[in-house]
Amino acid sequence: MKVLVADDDAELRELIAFTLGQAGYLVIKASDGSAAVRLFSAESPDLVVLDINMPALSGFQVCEAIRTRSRVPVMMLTVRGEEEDLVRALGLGADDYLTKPFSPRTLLARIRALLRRAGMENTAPVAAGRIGLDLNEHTVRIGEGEAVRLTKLELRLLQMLLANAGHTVSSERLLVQVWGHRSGGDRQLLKQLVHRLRQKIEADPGAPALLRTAAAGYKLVVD
Amino acid sequence: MKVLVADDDAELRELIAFTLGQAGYLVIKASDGSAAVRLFSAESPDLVVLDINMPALSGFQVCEAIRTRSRVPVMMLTVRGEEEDLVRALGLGADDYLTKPFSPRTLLARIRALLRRAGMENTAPVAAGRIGLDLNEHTVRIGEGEAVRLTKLELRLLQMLLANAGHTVSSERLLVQVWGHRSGGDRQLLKQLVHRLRQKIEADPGAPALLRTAAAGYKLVVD
DNA sequence: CCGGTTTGTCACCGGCCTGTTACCGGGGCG
DNA sequence: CGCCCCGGTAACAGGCCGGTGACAAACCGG
Repeated sequence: MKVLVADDDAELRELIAFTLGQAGYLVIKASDGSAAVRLFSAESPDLVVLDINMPALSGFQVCEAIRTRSRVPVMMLTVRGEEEDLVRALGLGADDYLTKPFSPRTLLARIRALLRRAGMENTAPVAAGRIGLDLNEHTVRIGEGEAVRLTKLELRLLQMLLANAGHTVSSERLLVQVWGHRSGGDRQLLKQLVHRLRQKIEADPGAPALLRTAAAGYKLVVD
Repeated sequence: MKVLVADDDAELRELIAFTLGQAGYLVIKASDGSAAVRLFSAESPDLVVLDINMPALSGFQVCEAIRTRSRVPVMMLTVRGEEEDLVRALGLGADDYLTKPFSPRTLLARIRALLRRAGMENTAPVAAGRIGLDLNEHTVRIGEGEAVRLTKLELRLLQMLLANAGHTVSSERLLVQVWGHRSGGDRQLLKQLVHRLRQKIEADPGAPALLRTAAAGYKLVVD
């Protein structure tokens, strides 16, 4: 589940990004309006959070641009007491708004409500630390890097490790959860799959930093 | 959003279909009661418009049949002054009615109200990026190019992809939404349909730019 | 009922996934 | 020291899946 966050206030932007990342969303950040429009095209996020006051293009203009080609949920951020802004934003097709200041908890609740309303709530967000999984697209993104395509099995494996991020998962369990295998003996499969996955996600596959070998299994290291 | 329209009067049926198509609904037409029941099973529409006087099975009978297995909104069409019909229709579980003659505007307003009441009011977009769908003419226009004629299935496929523009739609979902198929196995159909659609909408069908193959499905690229 | 269009089915190809075998190297242990 | 177990790596083969063309069946409008 991808969310585009556009705000020129770095502090607020990072706070929002942190909150959403924590909740498992994949966050794309933009610090001005034109970047927001560009990233919207490039990333096709599932939801957009727009500050109204931004350089290059205002939140209004960005919203307008987005609405010419997509019905993706848009949440606007306004400052208290600017009633006209609200009216204008909703008139342009924004779906919800928040007046600053707001609590992260409120933001999260509103965003979940929007996604639910848009019928996108099916795909649970899966992410931890610098690793973001997109189950729909079968891709991972490590930090700010490019999204990498994964095969079905690689995705399953990573999903299992991610669900237990930071903790060792035994080979036994991985075999069962990825292949549905009953008995052991198929350790080779797991070896191969881990190897192939490392080739894709590790900066140096020879010295794994993320997908570490642990006693009787593997673990995903997140910071 | 699928609507099943059942009326033996071809003229009225087409008028309704045109009106709804214009408004962005996907219309399924039936010219008699038994066809209506069959199509209801096959298509699982989100709303049904039923004329009372029809050959094979009357609107009453169709409504009754539908109500044995679904709570989908049903709108009945009656002739003025047949009070008993109204009572009987509503007793059978119809949600609303219109007396002929009625204006297209009225029909649309009532249908929207019904869908809203049922909590289904997501209207599928008919355009995104450079792609514009005309549901009435069964055509697409790519950018500034010529409008291309599409068949019923091609149109539905494109509509589904367009409703999720920029996101991968799994083969499973496409099969269900385009054919109403229950289970897999019919991947071949989808392959063919995609192939045929690409021949029509892609500049170079050998190297698809719009209708891309993605992991476990397809996606429409709009930028 | 007829002719053209649309849709479903079959066969084949080529590329990528996946499972399999083989080999290497290190650490524990007798 | 030699053996063995274990994980990592490479190479390869079979199979699955998507793309494509051809053809048959079903459908549709007149």
